[in-house]
Amino acid sequence: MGRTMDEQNSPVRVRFAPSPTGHFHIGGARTALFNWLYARHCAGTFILRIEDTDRSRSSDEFLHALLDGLRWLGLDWDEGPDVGGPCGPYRQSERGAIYDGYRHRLLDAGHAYERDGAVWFRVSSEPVRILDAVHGPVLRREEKDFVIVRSDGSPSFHFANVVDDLSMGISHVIRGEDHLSNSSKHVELYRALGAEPPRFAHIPLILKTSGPGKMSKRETGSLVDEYRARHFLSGALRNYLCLLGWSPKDDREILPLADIIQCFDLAGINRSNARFDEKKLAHVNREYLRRLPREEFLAHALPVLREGMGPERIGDGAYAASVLAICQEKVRGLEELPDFCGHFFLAVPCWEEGLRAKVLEESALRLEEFLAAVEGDCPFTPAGLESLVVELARAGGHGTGDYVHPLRFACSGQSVGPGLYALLATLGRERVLLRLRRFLGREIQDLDP
RNA sequence: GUCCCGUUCGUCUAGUCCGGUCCAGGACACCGGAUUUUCAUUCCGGCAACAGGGGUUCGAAUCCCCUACGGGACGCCA
Repeated sequence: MGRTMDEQNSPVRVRFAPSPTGHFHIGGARTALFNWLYARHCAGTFILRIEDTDRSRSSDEFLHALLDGLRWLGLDWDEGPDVGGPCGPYRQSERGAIYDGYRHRLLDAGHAYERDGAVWFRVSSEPVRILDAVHGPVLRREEKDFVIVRSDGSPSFHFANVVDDLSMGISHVIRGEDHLSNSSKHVELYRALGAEPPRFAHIPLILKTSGPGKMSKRETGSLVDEYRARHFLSGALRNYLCLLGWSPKDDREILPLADIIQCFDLAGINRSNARFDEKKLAHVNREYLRRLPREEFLAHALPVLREGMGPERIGDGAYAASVLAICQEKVRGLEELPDFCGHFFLAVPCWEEGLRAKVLEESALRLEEFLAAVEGDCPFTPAGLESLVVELARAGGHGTGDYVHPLRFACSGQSVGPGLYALLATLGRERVLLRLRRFLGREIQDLDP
């Protein structure tokens, strides 16, 4: 794929540099993803650096959640706080000596001065040129000096960020567009340190689904963990996130990670902000679910069902496996599984009384017919049940739908679900007999559902 | 307020760099129809966009300018 000279000549080193001051959110995940994709595309290095200079707001709990979220999304890092690497330490809170050194360099060279106990950087007031792979060259003039070391001795974001990028040999800074305006500060810092700034790539922001502004960390739907808790497939979320601000430029949307890595590049990133659309995410997730090999689907679905219904109801899994098998192509998401097929695991479904009365009034005779046939020696297979229904309908001068709908409701308590014949066959003759009899008021029982 | 970035269907986008093949393509959502075997499946169809105005040109979604709107940055937060 079209690599630039730049990419061929110098090793690509990119980093994701989050602050562990809150939960891992979608915007951060997308930034991490784009960095990771670019590193993998170029066979470069993906570095994880923790920007925890604000000790009071940073916490280990957030840090672990962050690492966990990255792993869940399949974004592995080559250098970082836990795995180490040649440019460590990878937590800013442990890099104090490095910042001290750079601070002295700036002070000695007259690029910085002390005031009110803090160290300030002297800006040049000349417009600086920011080389951005997404936006092209951007000219911006920095007007005010800014703090690089606070009066308590800790480095400011701009300073620590630049020092680290420089000392870690970062070749490309891929980050949210909210940093574009900051980049002039960073370029000036690089120059004052006698270094060439890296290539920048400011990626568009993710806006809220509706209303003004970017997606904030606090609103619902903005945290990676929410989707994880709702049993979205991580591959689906990752794929969807790729589509926010980037596309493969053909009409593909659902595509294997390997293909995305192959065609991902910075020049293909969009310039305008994108709104997060949970409906589209749900669609991508469903496509992933449908394409899962049966065994993998079961591995994901069974725990969700157990969690929703209680493990004791689900049993050893053989019956559950047969139930889930007929749900895979129809269920919209794993989180809906308990509602979608939970009734399979109850003695009898819960019938909504109003609907039950209506169905009884309209279709009791046909249900009785069907029940009588099943009490006979009807073969209890999808095909056998289907021909039974078709025959009954033809004999009675009805449409098959006149049997299908009441049967579905009587046997499942729902008006939607897997195909009726597969549903009946999976329930099995005994359960179907019991459900039909109970529905028709034939047996008064005190079954414990 | 100052500066920076952006603007194609409701949403995500293709097309823009190298103007004609675009009365603008795909997807989600929505609406409708079909499968005379059924729903939240499948298939088919429909709705719907180049922000506005100038310019350059034989020709502009594509190039230039202005306006409007949206977003972001202006912290001893990151």
